[in-house]
Amino acid sequence: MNSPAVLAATYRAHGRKLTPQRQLIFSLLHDNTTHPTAEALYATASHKMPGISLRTVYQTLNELAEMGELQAIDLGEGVTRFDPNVDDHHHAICNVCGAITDVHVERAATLRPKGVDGFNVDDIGVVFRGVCASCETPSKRSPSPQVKKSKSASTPHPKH
Amino acid sequence: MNSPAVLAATYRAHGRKLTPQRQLIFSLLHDNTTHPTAEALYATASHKMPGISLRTVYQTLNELAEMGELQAIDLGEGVTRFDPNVDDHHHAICNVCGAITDVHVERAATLRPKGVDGFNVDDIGVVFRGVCASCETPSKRSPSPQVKKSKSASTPHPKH
DNA sequence: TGTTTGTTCGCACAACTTGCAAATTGGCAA
DNA sequence: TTGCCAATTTGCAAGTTGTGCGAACAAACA
Repeated sequence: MNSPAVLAATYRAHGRKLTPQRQLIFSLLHDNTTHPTAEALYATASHKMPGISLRTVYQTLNELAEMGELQAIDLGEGVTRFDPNVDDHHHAICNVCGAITDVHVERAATLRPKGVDGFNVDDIGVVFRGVCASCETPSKRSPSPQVKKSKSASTPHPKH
Repeated sequence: MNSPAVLAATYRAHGRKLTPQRQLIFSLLHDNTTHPTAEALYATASHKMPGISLRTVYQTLNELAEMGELQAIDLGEGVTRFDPNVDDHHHAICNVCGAITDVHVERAATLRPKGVDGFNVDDIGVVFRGVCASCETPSKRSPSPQVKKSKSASTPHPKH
């Protein structure tokens, strides 16, 4: 995602106004690699700007996603997460602590679907599920529980 | 997924009862390659068995998924889809008609995430988004609209 | 046929997100 | 600096998907 300053210019270029709420959200997303949910950003934002509305957070995030400055990702947890990293990358998700990490995958772009004729591929997404290094070593395990009880997230290992 | 007859035996083996509702759902899933949602199955089931409850459809689908006879998949539309195909496979999704197709991906199992040390991979999922053959040829385009207005499904091209 | 235990069903409810309308404010022209 | 107007922000209601719960019901088996 671009820096807050660049986003400000981009917003103006799009005829959008630069409000303090938006600027705050820009700063919270900058260099953020936690793949936050709207609620998580709202919690942090509220701390710095009491009174800001969850509605505004959702709205701004959706705007950024529309403008291609942010990527909305859905990993099947029942919540949408936002990733400021819009470069070509994929994700690794820890089934224990729930941490989501941006990863690079060699030759991912060369993968092709077999079993469908004439399918024109626009985008390829790869998701790795497993156990991260921290959780592999119990003593270092992240204290924060995870994989909340939301809808479809009840199954740590969705696939067979 | 196993045949209705095998599922019946499996159910008994698990101490579960074989009800007409379950048998109907087994038959609706057998050889079903449409990746239906619970609502879609409920609609079809209601047609053949008026009065069946959506609650029962959800319950049976979850049971089957728990037993590994079915795979619950979430493609970021805001709804859970069910895939009777539990073999190792991936998915191709048409951004135009929304059709989801099971596909095979060579060497998918050999992919590894780079940028995260010590991550122990349990499962790898690959999703192709693009335009299917039918939609590539306008005249043959599927008449059914698609990509319903649910939550995050509003963006046909989620990634940049 | 009776009993037991698992099922079904409907409704309330939870989680996440969006629609709406009123009040507010940023950006720009004068 | 002032004023105006359209864009924004807010709070709340409502929509969507899926689950918890308890009462009524029925499959399985002696």
